[in-house]
Amino acid sequence: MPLLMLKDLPRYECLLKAAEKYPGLEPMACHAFFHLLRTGDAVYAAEGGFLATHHVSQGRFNVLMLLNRCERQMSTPAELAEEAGVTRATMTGLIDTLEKDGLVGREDHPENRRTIRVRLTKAGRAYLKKLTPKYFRRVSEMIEPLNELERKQLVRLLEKVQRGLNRKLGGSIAIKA
Amino acid sequence: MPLLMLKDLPRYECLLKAAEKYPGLEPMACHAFFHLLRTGDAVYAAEGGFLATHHVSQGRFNVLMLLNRCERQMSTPAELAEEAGVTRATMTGLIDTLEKDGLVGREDHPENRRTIRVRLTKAGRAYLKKLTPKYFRRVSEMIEPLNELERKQLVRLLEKVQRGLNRKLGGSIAIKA
DNA sequence: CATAAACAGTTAGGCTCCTTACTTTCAGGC
DNA sequence: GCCTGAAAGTAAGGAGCCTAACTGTTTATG
Repeated sequence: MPLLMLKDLPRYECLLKAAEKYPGLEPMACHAFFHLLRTGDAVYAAEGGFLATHHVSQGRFNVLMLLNRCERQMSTPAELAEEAGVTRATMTGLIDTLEKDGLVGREDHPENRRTIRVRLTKAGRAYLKKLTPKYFRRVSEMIEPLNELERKQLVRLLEKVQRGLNRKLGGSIAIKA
Repeated sequence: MPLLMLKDLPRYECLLKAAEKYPGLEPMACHAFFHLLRTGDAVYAAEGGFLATHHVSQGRFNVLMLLNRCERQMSTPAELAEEAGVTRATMTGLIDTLEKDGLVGREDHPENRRTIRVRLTKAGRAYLKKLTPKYFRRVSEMIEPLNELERKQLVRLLEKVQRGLNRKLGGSIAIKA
């Protein structure tokens, strides 16, 4: 679960001091940025650690969840890549491993010979059936320190940041200096 | 900037529905969890994208910042690894690249022949001097959608989650199923 | 002191993701 | 119909992190 992060975040007083030197530096904004990065990473690492004890990576778990939803249990690699937010090439690798582990299978597509269909195997369904409840329980636990109101607040604040980022990215094509 | 993520988060109504099936699933907790993961990733990716336009990775940039702080401009790999939160092996690689780019230099340690000292070169200092103001401005921009109060709220909520995770990890040695 | 333990940096190899480029198959315009 | 372009899956190779094992140096201990 990489994301190289500082072990100890810069203290707020240091940011105040740094702000004198760098005109564009908003101390509280940077403070919030570092916290967001670190906590996001911590939560991500905790999820990854949990899944690792069940011998699956985040990427592969997401594929399984996508296949499991709504009783479709069948999908093309391109669809899965799009939905999971990875490239098709990456999806090939994820499916390779899942297939090797016997959790999904590849089959020919009856109408389009360019593509294939990926389907959960019986073992894949059983695996998910066992893991999913634990997974949701574990995820819920991570947010347990916040009460219902705080959870809503957090979502609201994160959505605001997210919208800002999307606007910025949308506006300037790429991330330009 | 990986972290495989769902392109579209599960909608809250779906979580409500899923909660009927999985007793441990707290809908709003999962909702918040997914938002935290996604926004953390978005912010991380934005930072990485910005740094990439300046031909440096997050990891290497962190090393430079650590070396630059407080006029010490000198450190051992082990210290840097500890402070940056990566393994010594990873730090070796980061320093290798930075050295190849001429931004840092390795020198013998006068008192301990096991270790070495890493120091910013003139070019490294110049590079940082040019990049740092932009970096802080960019980071500040990302949090711009939030006003001062909201930033403080966000930090408070994230700290609460973080403390919960630390407690859990501290209590149970590893992340057990 | 001599020897075992601890410690620093590095090397080798693995994992997950990426980009780029290739091959096959399909679809639309002439 | 043919041929160009688009789309799908894959292969090859890279980046960034990891763990485990190796090498040399220092420290502690019996």
